[in-house]
Amino acid sequence: MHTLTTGEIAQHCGVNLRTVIRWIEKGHLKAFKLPGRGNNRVRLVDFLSFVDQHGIPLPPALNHYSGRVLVVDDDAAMANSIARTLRAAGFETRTAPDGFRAGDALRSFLPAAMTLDLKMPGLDGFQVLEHVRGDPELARIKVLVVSSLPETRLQAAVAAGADGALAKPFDGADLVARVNALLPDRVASPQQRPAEQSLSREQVDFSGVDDE
Amino acid sequence: MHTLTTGEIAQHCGVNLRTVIRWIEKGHLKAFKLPGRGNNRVRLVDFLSFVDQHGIPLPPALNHYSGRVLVVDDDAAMANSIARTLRAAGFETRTAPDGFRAGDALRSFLPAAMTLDLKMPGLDGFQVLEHVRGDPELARIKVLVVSSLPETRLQAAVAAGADGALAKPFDGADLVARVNALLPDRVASPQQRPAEQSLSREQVDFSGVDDE
DNA sequence: GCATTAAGAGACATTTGTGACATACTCGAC
DNA sequence: GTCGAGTATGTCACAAATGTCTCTTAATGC
Repeated sequence: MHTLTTGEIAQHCGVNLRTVIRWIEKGHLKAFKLPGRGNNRVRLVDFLSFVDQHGIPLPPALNHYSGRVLVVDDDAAMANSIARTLRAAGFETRTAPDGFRAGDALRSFLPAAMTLDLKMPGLDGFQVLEHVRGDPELARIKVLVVSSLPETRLQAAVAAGADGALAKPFDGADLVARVNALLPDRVASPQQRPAEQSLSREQVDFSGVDDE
Repeated sequence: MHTLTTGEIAQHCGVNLRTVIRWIEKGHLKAFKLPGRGNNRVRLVDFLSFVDQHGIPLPPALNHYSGRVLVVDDDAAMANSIARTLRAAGFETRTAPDGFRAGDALRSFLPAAMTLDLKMPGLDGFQVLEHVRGDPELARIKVLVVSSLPETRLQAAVAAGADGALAKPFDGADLVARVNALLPDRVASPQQRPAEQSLSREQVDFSGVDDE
């Protein structure tokens, strides 16, 4: 789903549906109209930039479009390496060196995906998987297990709910490819989009949004 | 995502709406603006932080947030014991057996206080303290360290930001007294307080559950 | 097709932001 | 203690934004 209805936006922003329609009428929120009665549809890009522009907190239900990736690894060097690779590919990242900060970041950073080291001191990756999959608000987060454990454990992780598994050591391009595969609907917001590769891919039309 | 309007906050705090707007303008209260004329909306977390920071008693409508306690302990028996004792004293509890679920619960359960075992596998209580104290959205949460570590470590925890420390093993009444002391503004609603008067009828035998 | 749901529109009520001004409080200086 | 400056808060009026209600109709599901 790349578009939102007015009702969904109303719910996300905690306002009345009537208000959303008025925002669209006044040009605050870019939308297009369907044939028929002219029902409004808002593109995700437009809504995300709208949300960003007005400082409205990102609705948790839309986190999976955000392009945010949480890197969970107790090895700081490894975590930084993964994060750097993903950032270079246009993802917004945060690293969590332990379970506590991983759990915290899942709620505060609202990532669309996370890379998960299965073997961390005091943190069983399988318990994390179970917990994430069991919580409706977290279940949509894509989990890519990144571990040096044997292949059987990786497969077990996938069976336990992981969306993919990558054996360490891995190639940076592989990592990016896997994460990209997990986030096909990703919509990068303007400031998190790296200039080098996205500008050419997507022509942004600012002609109608200069009313400030 | 639960948000509050300026009017609701004005009512809760017993001040004029104009004043709430000025608080927001001056940065005392964090808020975001709707696109129309810039009507303000305040996230629940931010309001809870604000209320705590200024010692404003929590409005009755949000009262249950003031009696929520997160119990962080890897020992399930101990966690359940603490939770049972606190529930009997009228608190609403949730237990987190590891750091991951503790971090998650801090954001999703929105507790007013937490009991923290300093010594958990893979989780350093001092790092938790540092993280909680360093995050404006979590700083309001009172932390009661509950540990069997020597007194010097408990004192170190208090120095590191804990609001109190309780040595294991402890008496149930002590625990309740300490948590109550951390949450002085809590106003227990009748049904959430099986307090002294109805104590005899409820299942009262939490006298021996402090050391399972 | 038909029933149900969701969305747009109009009319109206309510809430909210703003400016101007009055009042109350805090805190030094005297 | 009194005074006064400075600040915070309350009050009022008005315009604008938002919410509520109802009706209608398209969209959706069976």
